[in-house]
Amino acid sequence: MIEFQKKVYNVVKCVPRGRIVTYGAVARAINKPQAVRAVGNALNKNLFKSVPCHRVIRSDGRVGGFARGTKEKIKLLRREGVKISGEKVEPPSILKNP
DNA sequence: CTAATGACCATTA
DNA sequence: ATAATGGCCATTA
Repeated sequence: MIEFQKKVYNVVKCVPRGRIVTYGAVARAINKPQAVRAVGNALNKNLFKSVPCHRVIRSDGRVGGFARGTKEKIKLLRREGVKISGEKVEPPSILKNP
């Protein structure tokens, strides 16, 4: 396990149910605001059930990618009460500063 | 070692 | 509103 992944997972692990954060927010939280893509790469390889990587979305409001498919990601979010229209999530759900 | 890749982002047209 | 562009960084080939 790489140090970078550890930091990313530790942050995402703390995102509660029904709450969502952006990739950029995670990047800032680990004090590497530029490493946005790298965060996505790290989450792509995540296996742990303890880290809810489906609650991480893009800054433009779209849900973004998911290892098991975007459709599945949307399902999981809906299951938590997050409203999604098409590929976008409703603004009130988005929190850029967790 | 270098080069390519990607669950991104902000800017520009 | 959409599309293209350049940049960023960790990982992988």
